[in-house]
Amino acid sequence: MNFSQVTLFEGIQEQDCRAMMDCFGVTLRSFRAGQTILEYGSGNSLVGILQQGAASLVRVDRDGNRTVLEHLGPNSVFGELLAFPCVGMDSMWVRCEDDCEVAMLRYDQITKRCERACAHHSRLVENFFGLMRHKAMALSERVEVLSRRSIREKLSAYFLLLSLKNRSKRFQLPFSYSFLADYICTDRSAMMRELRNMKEERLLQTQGREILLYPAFFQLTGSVDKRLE
Amino acid sequence: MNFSQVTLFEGIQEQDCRAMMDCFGVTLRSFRAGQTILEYGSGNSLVGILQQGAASLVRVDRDGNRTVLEHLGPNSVFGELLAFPCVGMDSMWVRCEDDCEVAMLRYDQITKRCERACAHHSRLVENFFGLMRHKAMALSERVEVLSRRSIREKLSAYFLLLSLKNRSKRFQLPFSYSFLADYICTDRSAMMRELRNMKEERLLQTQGREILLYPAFFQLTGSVDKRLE
DNA sequence: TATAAATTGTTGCAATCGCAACAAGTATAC
DNA sequence: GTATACTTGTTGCGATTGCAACAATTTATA
Repeated sequence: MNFSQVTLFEGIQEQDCRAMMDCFGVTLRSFRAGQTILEYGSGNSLVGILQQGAASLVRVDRDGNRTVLEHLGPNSVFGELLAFPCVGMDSMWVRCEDDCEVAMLRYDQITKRCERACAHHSRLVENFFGLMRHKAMALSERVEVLSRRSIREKLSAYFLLLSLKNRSKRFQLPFSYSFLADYICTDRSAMMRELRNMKEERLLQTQGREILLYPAFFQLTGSVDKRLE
Repeated sequence: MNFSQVTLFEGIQEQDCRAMMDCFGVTLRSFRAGQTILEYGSGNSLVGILQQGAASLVRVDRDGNRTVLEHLGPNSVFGELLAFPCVGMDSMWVRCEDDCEVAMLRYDQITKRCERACAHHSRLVENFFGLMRHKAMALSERVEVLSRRSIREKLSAYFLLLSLKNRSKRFQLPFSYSFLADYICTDRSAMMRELRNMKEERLLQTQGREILLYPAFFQLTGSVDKRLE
């Protein structure tokens, strides 16, 4: 949430960016919704930084179960070198949800000694460092949700998180309910059932993908709804 | 697994370390098994790097459920600024499992411009960068396990992972079975039951905390047991 | 606009899981 | 060396969850 929104070229003059992109071997690429940016498991050492759009790291196991391992937004970093190697018969890839703009570079380029001694070299490394902190927090958030023991607790943890990010009891789901089920790693029908129960218990209300949390929700989760509209 | 084992002062001469530690405000602290290194939720901006020993980031929710969010070994980085803020009535802290040696510094010290212009300043930032990559992979590994849908799948994913790290079908659990249950976020008795089932199906064998995976285990998970002793 | 694909919503039923409770064994602390 | 805490192992039972299957609706595509 209170990510100091660092971007890759933060604090670097427009005119220097071009030169630095050459130096680091950064390429900008565009992808359309549905396209695959990277396929993991091939030993690819490319690292991507999402500049625009949304994407997700998806795993499909040998039984065909789809799992959304990470949901990526602007300034998210991804790449095989930053993920646990996929094992067994699973396949993993980063797929665009919307049209995306991605900056890509080879991992080993990041900390290499710069022959041309760009003035802003170390600044870029520091920026990248900030992006890595962003990623650690995003993954930690992921663990926060997945470590909950029941569907209700997972939903609650995720909804609370979205409401904090939005500073509001009312917020929009960033994706479909089917997708949400794969994100919290449960069966969709079981999730829908639990969601219905929560509505019947007056914990929340939904209207399409807009969700409104009632005071009872905050009581139950032991969190505060002060400061939130 | 194939972490290029970067340490904080990697590539920096012994004699320079002292000066740099002053410059960055790094302090070395020792903790005994069972002691708490950091309590999260207080807005503490300290970052720790485990030099020796093992520790874990533990959450206890308002119902008293204990969850092991992260298991930390040498060169693991931790700190409130690298984790999702704990919400609601949960409490979180980093606790030593063994006697530990920890290097601690303030987060904002890491990328600050160095007035004294230490020769190795940028090298240290790069090293820290490597530690952050290590952390991203560790968290990703955590998601890999927790995203599995059943106890059996979680156990399998974790065991496979340990066997890969050990390059062997035979390996030692790094903690107790009670702890393991909190690590894979399930009920201990249910986990023990599933473990028994797996033994009866000749997927594996245990002797205390030593586990041996049978060929049938690798067949079932669709992974290879070549290369492994 | 017609057609296909994806999403939402629902249900019965069986499998899995969590909980409570207990007993035996092992390590640790005083 | 005895008490205490922790760990391992087990069970019955009820609650939760996953699965299969289906229908209705919305969204995307030709």
